[in-house]
Amino acid sequence: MQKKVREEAKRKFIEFLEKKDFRITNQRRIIIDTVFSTDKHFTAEQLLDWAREKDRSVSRATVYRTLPLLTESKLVHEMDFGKPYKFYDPNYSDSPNHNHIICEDCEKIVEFDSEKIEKIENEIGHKLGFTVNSQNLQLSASCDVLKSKGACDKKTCN
Amino acid sequence: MQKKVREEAKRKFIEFLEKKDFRITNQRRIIIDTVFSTDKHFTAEQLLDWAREKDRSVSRATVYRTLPLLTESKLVHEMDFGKPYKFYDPNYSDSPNHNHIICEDCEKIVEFDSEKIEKIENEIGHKLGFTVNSQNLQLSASCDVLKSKGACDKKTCN
DNA sequence: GCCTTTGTTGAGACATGGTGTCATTAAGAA
DNA sequence: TTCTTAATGACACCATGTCTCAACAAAGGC
Repeated sequence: MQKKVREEAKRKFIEFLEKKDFRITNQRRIIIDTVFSTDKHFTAEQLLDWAREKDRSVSRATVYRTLPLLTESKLVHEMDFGKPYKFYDPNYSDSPNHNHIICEDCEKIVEFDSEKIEKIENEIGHKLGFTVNSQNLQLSASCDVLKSKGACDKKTCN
Repeated sequence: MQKKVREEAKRKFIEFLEKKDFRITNQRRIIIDTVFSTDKHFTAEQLLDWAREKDRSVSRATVYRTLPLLTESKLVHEMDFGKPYKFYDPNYSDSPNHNHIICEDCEKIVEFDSEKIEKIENEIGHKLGFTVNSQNLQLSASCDVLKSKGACDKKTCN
C-alpha cells in the first residue's frame, strides 16, 4: 500500500467534510491519520487507543462520532460478525463489497465480491415478497495455510 | 402450528438435557414453555420478560444460561442482524437454515434456504484459502405487500 | 418418604460497547 | 481580531451480557 493511496483517502474524507459543511478539526485529523495509516481492520475501541497514542486529547465520544462519518463517506467499511462489537476496515478502493470471510482463530478478514450471490439474493428476496436493500454475508472459517503451520492466532496472522 | 409440534419440541429439549445429564428444573421448564408457545422471533430480554410473566422466579442469568443450551440442541436458531442484541427463533423443523431476510420497518423475519448460495460460498472460501465452517447471510429489505398497504410497522406485521 | 450430593439457581456486582448531556473550546467566516 | 456556533472532552448513563457465590432443589440411594 503506497503512501499516495493513503493520502488520497484522507483528502477524500476532508472533501466529504467540507461538502457537508463540517469542520476539519484537529481531532478529526488525528482520527483519519490513524485510520488511513493501517490496512488492518479495527474496532472502535482499538481506534480510540491508537488515536490516543498519537494525541491524548482524542476522546471516546469523538471517535464514536467520527466513525459514522467515515462509513457514510464510504471510506471505511463497517462489518458485523456476530460479536458484540463492530469491525471497521479502511476502504482504499471503490468496491461495494460487503461480503467478508473471517478466520475464527486469528480473526483475519478477507473481503470478496460475488455477482452470482447478489443475483440469487435478489431473486429469493423477490420471491418472498421483499425488495432487498442491502446484504451482509459473513463466512466464519478456518484459515487453511496458517493453520497447517500451527501458527494461527491473532499475533502471528494479523 | 399445532400443539403437538410444540410438545414435540419441548420433549426433544428435555431429552437433550437428559442426554447431557443436565437437570430438568422448574425454571428450564418455564423457559421452554415460553419459547415453544410462540412462532415469533424474540430477543433474550423479551424471553426474560415473557418467562417472568409466567413465573417471577425466573432470573436473567438463567435465561442467558438456557439460551445456549437451546441453540446447541438446534431447537432454537440464533440470528444476528447487526443490532446490538441477537434474535432467536423457535425451530420446529430440522432445516439448517441460517439465511434470513428482515424487513427494515416491521422487523418481520423470513428464513430461507439456498443450496446454490452455499455452494458458491464454499467455492469462494476455498479459493481464498479458508475452510468455511458456518455462514450467516442477512438481507435487509422492505416488505412489499405490507408497505403498499401503508401498514408496515412492528405492531401490525408481527 | 428422607438424606445426600452436587448441579442449578437468583441477586446483584461487574464488564463492555456505545450514547446523551452540557459547559467549554476552537474552526472558520466576516 | 472578533464572533458565531459546531465540535469537543468528561463523565453520567444505558443496554446487553457475564461472573460470583451463598442458598436451593433435582435425582439417586437408602
